[in-house]
Amino acid sequence: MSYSLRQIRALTAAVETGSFGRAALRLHVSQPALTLQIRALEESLGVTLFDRSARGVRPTPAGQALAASFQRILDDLETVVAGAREQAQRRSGVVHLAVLPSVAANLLPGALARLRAAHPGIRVMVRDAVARRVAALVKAGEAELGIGHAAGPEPELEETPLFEDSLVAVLPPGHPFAALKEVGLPALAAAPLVLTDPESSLRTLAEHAFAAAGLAIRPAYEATYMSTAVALVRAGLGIGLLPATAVELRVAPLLETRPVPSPLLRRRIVLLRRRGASLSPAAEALAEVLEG
Amino acid sequence: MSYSLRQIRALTAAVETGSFGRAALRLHVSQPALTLQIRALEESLGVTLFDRSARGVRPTPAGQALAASFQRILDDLETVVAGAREQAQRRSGVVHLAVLPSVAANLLPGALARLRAAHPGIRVMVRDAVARRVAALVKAGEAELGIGHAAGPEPELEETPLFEDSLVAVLPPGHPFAALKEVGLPALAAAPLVLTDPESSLRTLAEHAFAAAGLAIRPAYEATYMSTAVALVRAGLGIGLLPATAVELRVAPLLETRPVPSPLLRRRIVLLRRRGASLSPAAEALAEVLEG
DNA sequence: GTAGCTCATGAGGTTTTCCTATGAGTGCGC
DNA sequence: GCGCACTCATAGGAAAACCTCATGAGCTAC
Repeated sequence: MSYSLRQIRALTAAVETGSFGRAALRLHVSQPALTLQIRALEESLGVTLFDRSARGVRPTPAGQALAASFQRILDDLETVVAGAREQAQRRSGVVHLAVLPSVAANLLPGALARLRAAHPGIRVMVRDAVARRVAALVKAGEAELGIGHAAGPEPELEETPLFEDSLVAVLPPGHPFAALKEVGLPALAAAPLVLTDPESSLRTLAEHAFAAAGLAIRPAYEATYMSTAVALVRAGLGIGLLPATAVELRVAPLLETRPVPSPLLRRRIVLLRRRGASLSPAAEALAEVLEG
Repeated sequence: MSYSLRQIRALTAAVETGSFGRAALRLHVSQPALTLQIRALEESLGVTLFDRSARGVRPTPAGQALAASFQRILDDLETVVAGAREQAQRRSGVVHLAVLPSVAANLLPGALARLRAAHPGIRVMVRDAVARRVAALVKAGEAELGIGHAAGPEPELEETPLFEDSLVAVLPPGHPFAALKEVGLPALAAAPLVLTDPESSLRTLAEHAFAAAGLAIRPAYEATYMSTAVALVRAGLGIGLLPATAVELRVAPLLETRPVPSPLLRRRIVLLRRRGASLSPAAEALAEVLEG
């Protein structure tokens, strides 16, 4: 025979109120029900918890001590449960998010601001990583959500499209191409280009697009950091081939961008989550903000 | 709707075993029962605790975290309950005992040794005090048990007789009264007496006995400590009127004792407890040893 | 002495809980 | 490619736990 939370609550209430009747009132049960709970607990523990007399009950030392111990445990329990319910209501919680550096710098801040506005209690732990690593982090469960590239069908990952990022031609001030509505690949191939470094996925994307068009790429400059690349273009050293969403472009005056008509220069940025793994309420909230 | 210990145990077992079926096995319930417990807990908390698939379940981060918190609480609870049960079985526990100094020095050590032999885990906090204070301590609940004098009918205290302590005549070596079987009050009144100090209850007892016999008491010496009194008698300075149970008499060679035929020189030593207050199991054990 | 308080008791009914049997989805081995 | 084995989910009926209402019994106080 075992004890239950009801019995434990009955004990603490009875010790606190000093009366079975008042304890029953507090717990919204009838007095006989409470009497039975206490008796069951006494039998289960093999301990007399109260001395009964016709003019009331008085806790035994054991009852007093147990009530104090139980009260502490009940408080602990209440705290844990309240925390869980709070998280369920999106009033608190933590999401671990793995995200591409470019997105972290551009799209993410606004999204986090919207999340904070809607759910001020939710904290987001952001980890920026290259596309491959974003996927790995989500697969390993180290990140609940990831923002990365569409990488084709992965059995373990589920992708939700967020937006498309395309490489655009970035023209130095006064460049003749500014007269065009768009800049074709052949024209770009013939011009000196400012590209990102050969290790980056942006560069790989560019290489593939040119190769598919039967063109060779002619990098005049390679920069690791976006801000360097932008500065080089601005100095007139070449045409940049850079992601349209890069914040560095938006804040750089005098630079004009033109689309490049190639489907291969587009990247679908997607939200990644583990397939079959439900999200925590906090992650759910973040996903909604990102997808909405 | 609220949560229960069963549900909490179901969660921790399921997270630990990684399977509803194995958890059910461990908790000795059927698998559907466990499934329902988990679901009820999820509904109560508003949190998804497991991701279900046809090939098994996997705890969500929330489930994992809650299971860990709950496990700690369950361990706490288990410890408290185990402690209570241990005390109920007299395998541990504490008794606060108030006791007359004379009894503490004489009867008590043997009793505590017997208690230790029977119940090694029980600790006894001994507090020696004069009779009036013994009664007060028990009344106030500061001592669960008391060893004191029979003090007539007290509404709050219950008395169980332990033994009788009578004042006996303690004769110096070679005293002529050694030829007698007993020493009457008149003979004592005529002799120089070694008594305890006027504040002590022993002295009061002696005064009353003499007064009732129409005799005046003639203290030659008054000693506060029993050992002093014994030493005075041994030095031949008078006849002692001391409690028969005093250990100092038993270990003093050459001293002989003779009963004094007066019912007023007897004291009933009783075990005191609060009326209507049940004893802790540890106190129960001590009472048994004392009364047995 | 009676009214008012306490907790205990007993009967009856309701709610909860559980178990057995079965279903349904997935992975594995033949 | 097809069952077989394993997982958890579902459903219906039975058992157990629980609660409430009504009442009893012991004590206190007026």
